[in-house]
Amino acid sequence: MLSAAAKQFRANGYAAVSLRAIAKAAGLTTGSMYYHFKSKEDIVGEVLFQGHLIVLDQVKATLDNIATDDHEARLRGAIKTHILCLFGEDSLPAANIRIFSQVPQEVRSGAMATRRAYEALWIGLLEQAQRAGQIRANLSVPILLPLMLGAINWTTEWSNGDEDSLETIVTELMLLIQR
Amino acid sequence: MLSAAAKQFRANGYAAVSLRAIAKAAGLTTGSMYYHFKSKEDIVGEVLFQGHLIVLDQVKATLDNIATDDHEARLRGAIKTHILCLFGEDSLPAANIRIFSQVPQEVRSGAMATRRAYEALWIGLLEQAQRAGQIRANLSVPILLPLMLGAINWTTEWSNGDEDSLETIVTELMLLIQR
DNA sequence: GTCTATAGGATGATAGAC
DNA sequence: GTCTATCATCCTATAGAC
Repeated sequence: MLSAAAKQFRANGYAAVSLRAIAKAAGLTTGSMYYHFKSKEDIVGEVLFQGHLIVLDQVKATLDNIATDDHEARLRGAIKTHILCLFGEDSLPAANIRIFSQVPQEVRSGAMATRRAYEALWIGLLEQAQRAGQIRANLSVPILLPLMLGAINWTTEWSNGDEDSLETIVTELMLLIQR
Repeated sequence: MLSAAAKQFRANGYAAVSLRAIAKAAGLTTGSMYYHFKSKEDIVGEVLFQGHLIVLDQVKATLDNIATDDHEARLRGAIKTHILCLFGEDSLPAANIRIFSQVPQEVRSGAMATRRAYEALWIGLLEQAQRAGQIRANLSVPILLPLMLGAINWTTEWSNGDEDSLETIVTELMLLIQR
């Protein structure tokens, strides 16, 4: 149900997707939706929240399996995981990325907390890698992060998302930031 | 009129903006719009087309004023010009970037030609800079370009666009790709 | 060129039966 | 929990007066 919504938000944007379309894709009618959610904003709010949560959890899980001092592998793993989430099957994360700025402001504010948590994770990751000499010293992490995440998030606009292409992209990103 | 449309498309996405809203912002009524355009798709098609044209012209104009062998200045100038277009006053380019993938497919196809022309300009620019040793040799221009443009285009999602911030962003991007 | 008026349909949301 | 039926409102687009 959320994933039916996410799939369409991702493909068409927030306003273009009607409750009828979501309901139909989920095998329900409009009326039934209002038993689970109290409005369209409520649905999209949940999509945003879950979307963030999924990437955050996945990246954390990836990092848990990599030695804390292998900064190259940690960076590469985090980037790869983020991008895999974007192109994943019924991607709440991708919908999140795509429609975040189209959504009514109250909804956006509600999704800010998890977003900050995710960014904090990345800041720590990049700073540690830089201290260890993995990332070039002349780069500024607070600017680098949004630029890098932007480059990654934008791939949904031009990449077809097949495994080889994604691997190439990750490699190029690593070359860009590495010492 | 186009700029009134662009401003709203940029802020709210394609589907969320009604003809009434565009007309009101342009000081007209819905009926009058149909004297100038034959449909909403027609309007957005024109916004996309003009948006591309503006960035293309601006970047070309910038490059015309920089020596052909000063690759660092040419790169920096092109990046700065692109990003200035994005944050410009009534930004058709920014609307273009923002709604390109939300627009009906026929409209998108129609806007593809100018888009390719713009990308070709950048490919040439980056390849020349790389041949001259300005861009690190281990980077692959065909992958680097969409990543870089993605990073830049995404700035509209997080930067406020004031002059100092933009300058910082351009500098960081240059550090990323330079030798 | 711009207006008013309106057609014809889609949209978010609610009420109430089962 | 899911349905049908419906409301009020909005939408794109058109017709015709000025």
